[in-house]
Formats: sequence, structure tokens, C-alpha cells
Amino acid sequence: MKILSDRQQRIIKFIDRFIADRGYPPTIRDIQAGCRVSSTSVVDYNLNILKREGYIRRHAEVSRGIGLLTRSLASESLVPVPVIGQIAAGEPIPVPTPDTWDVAAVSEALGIPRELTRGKEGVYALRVKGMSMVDALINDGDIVLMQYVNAVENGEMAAVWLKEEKEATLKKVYVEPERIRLQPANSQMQPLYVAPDNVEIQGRVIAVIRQVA
Amino acid sequence: MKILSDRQQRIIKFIDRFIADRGYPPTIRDIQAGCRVSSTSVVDYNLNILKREGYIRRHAEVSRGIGLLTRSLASESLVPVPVIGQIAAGEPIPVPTPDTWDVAAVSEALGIPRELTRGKEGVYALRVKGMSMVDALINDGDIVLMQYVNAVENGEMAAVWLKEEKEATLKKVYVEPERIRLQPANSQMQPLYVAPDNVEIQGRVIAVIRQVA
DNA sequence: GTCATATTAGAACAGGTGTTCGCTATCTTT
DNA sequence: AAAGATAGCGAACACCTGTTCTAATATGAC
Repeated sequence: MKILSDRQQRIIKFIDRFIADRGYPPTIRDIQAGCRVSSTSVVDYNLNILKREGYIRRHAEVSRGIGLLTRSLASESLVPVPVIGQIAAGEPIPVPTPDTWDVAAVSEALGIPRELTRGKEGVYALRVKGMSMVDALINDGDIVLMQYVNAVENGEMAAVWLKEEKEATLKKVYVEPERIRLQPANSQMQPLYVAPDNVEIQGRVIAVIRQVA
Repeated sequence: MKILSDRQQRIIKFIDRFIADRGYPPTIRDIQAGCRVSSTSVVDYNLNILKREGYIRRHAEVSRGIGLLTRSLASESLVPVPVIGQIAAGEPIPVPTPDTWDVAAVSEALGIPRELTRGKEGVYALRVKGMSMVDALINDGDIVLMQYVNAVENGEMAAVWLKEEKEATLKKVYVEPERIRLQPANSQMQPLYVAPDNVEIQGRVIAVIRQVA
């Protein structure tokens, strides 16, 4: 990358501030006024240099078609995750529907760092209601980050619906011959054994978030 | 907020995708084409409704002067939090030092949504080592978000160092006459009573984050 | 000095773009 | 039935905006 001239640095800085302030990129004439340049062609000239040097992205013949390349990476790291309902012992577990991922349709969403979701697809969140999952070290009011999957690997924690008992629970799932073992996360507690056709895996637990104070 | 019509939901979704893809907001005619609307005035009409209902922000007479309010709020709110060490039963609890908050000096940092820290000052993180805090519903490997405070309110969860026992623990703290009551988060367990000069409050617990899979 | 290159200026063009107006079609309310 | 509210349509206007062209001014190489 070339060393930028004073004017070019001012232009980059101006674009950055402008987008942060107003939510959309500036026009060439905005830059002209904001950076005390006398002509639009000079702005165009310098923008082309900035594009060539990799500082900005530019769409030809599009008004306000300027994008900063430096900033965009930092803002990518928060993923919006929809909170689709609550999970409680005696209630069916909410299952994500196609329009769950709608930005508009969802009532509540959390910003989750990409580090936690690790780029997984189909992530949603449930609010835990009640104390029934203390054996999974999960408290009333905790947020459970889930991934929508059909099957889980042995030993993974999953949201399980027990048809017969009509009960929702979070357990580590182990498939054994003839039966399924549901192991509480707290290893000091006893496992539960159930028939395979009595369980419905509703999703895999990715993370637990508890806000205390 | 009013319930959005099908067309309005499609418009919001389109704007969202457009900005994510190209880095700048769409024009009215972009929306018209992308949402199969026959007239620009219809787009304008629905954009005004979306603005009135608080879904978007709009700058009059500015090309591409549309901003999503749902997304923009969530995207700026990542706070860097330093991980300054680990907390284990038999080890002293790390205490933040002045240069802990140096972005450069710290070895590890987490991006935490502002929703969790709620703008608090002096926030740091500890990694939990060992199973000694299962009674606080905290597992081996969990991340504890802490705030550096000198005193805690009654009932708040705190990182406590028991001088005599040389032990670190996370408990709810209640100041009683002549003694201090340390209550596990799991309410089914028995409290611990200790002498006031035997405890050192090292910080207040703000949140717990557990990554499962 | 001359020449080439980089940078800046000003102006004008062509198409992009937000806005507005008149009109129609469904409904719901009176 | 009449009147109003809501939603949609198409066209036209006036300004916005990226682009391009020509010219002027540095700055350094030779």
C-alpha cells in the first residue's frame, strides 16, 4: 500500500465519520464540501487512487456507491440471533420456522459475538423458564443458544422433548443399544434411560449465557 | 409497533440484504425492482409507514438515504473485555491492574455485546478452572464476566477469597450482624457462614458464558 | 530550459433519483 | 348508498450525482 497524501487521509476519515453518523455513504459532492476540495473531479481522482490502493470499494455509476474496506471487518463480528421463545419443563420446545430468521418478523434478537456461534448456521436462542434444569447447570432466566439440527453426536448437549412424559429437558445424549442415555451436565448426578422412540431432539446446545447483575 | 404487511416485510428484508451485500442502501427504484412493486410511489408510501412505525430511518431528499434501525443498533455494540486469568478453588483470584485495560498489553480479549455489560466500567473476564463451583451453576471452562468493585450489594454474586481457607469461590453475599452469609446460587444448597475479616470481595459477577459445542 | 507525470480546477452532460400529483380499487364506517 | 381510509399505479418534474472533457499548475528528471 502506498502512503496516502494528506488529502486522501482526510477523505478516508470523512467517509468513515459520514457513514457512522448518517448510515449511508457520502456523495462525491459531500466529500468535496466536507474536505474543502474545489472540484468533484479531484474527489473522483483521489477516490480512484484509494480504490486502487485497496482502501475503499467503489461501484461505478452508482450514487453513494462507496464502501470502506477497513471498517467492514470489525462490524461483521456480531451475529443477530433471534430469541424464538422459552424452554420450560412442562412446555413443548419452540422450533424455528422458516420466517424465524426474518429480521422483521422476529420480536426479539440478541447480538452474539461470532466467536460464540463460530459461524454456525441456524442458530437461535431460548429463554429458560424455571429451575428444572439446574442439573444441567442452567438457571432460571438463562439464555440458551441453540443450533437447529436433526441429529446430534454422542455426548453433545441437546434440547430433548420426552413425548411420554410431555417434558422438555437439556441433557447430554448418548445412543446405546436398545436405549438412549440422557446424562445431566453435572456429572455427579445420575443418568436417565429412555426408549429411542420416546425422544425428540429439538436442537443442539451451543452455549449458555447467564446475566447475573 | 403495527403488524407489517407482507410487502413491508419483504421491503425490510430486501434493504437488509442489500446493505449487507453492497455496503450502501438501495434506492427507491432498487427496492421497486427487488420487491416486484410496480411503482416508485408505492415504495415511497410503504417506506413512510416503516419510518412512522420505527423500523427505518429516512433522510428526506437524499438518494439512498435509508437506514435500518433494527440492525444498526445491534452492530456497533461489541465491547472488548480482557481475560486476565483463571479462577480456581485453591488459587488466588487474579485482580485487574491498571494496565489490564490496555488493549495492546492484554494477552486475550473477548468481544462482548454491550447488552451484557450494560455499559459498566471495569469489566474483565475469568476462565473457571475445575468443578468447585458447580454449586453456583458454574462449570469447568465457563467464562465469568466480572466487574471490579470494592463492595457489593446484599444478594449480589461475587468472587470471594477466603483468607483462612485459602480458597476462591463464587457466592451470593449477604452481610448479617457479626457474620457474612455466603449463599450458593443453587438455592437448594446450604449457605456458608464466615467471619467478616476472613473474606475479600474481589469483584462482582455480571454474567456467565458457557460454550458447549 | 523541455518534457513527462501528478495533482487540481471548472464546467457541462446524461442519466439517476426522491418527490408529487391525479387516478383507481377495495374495504370499512356512517 | 355515500363517505372515508387504506393501498396501489403510472407519469412527470426538478434536482442530484457520477462521469468526462479541457485546461491550469506544480514537481522533478533529463
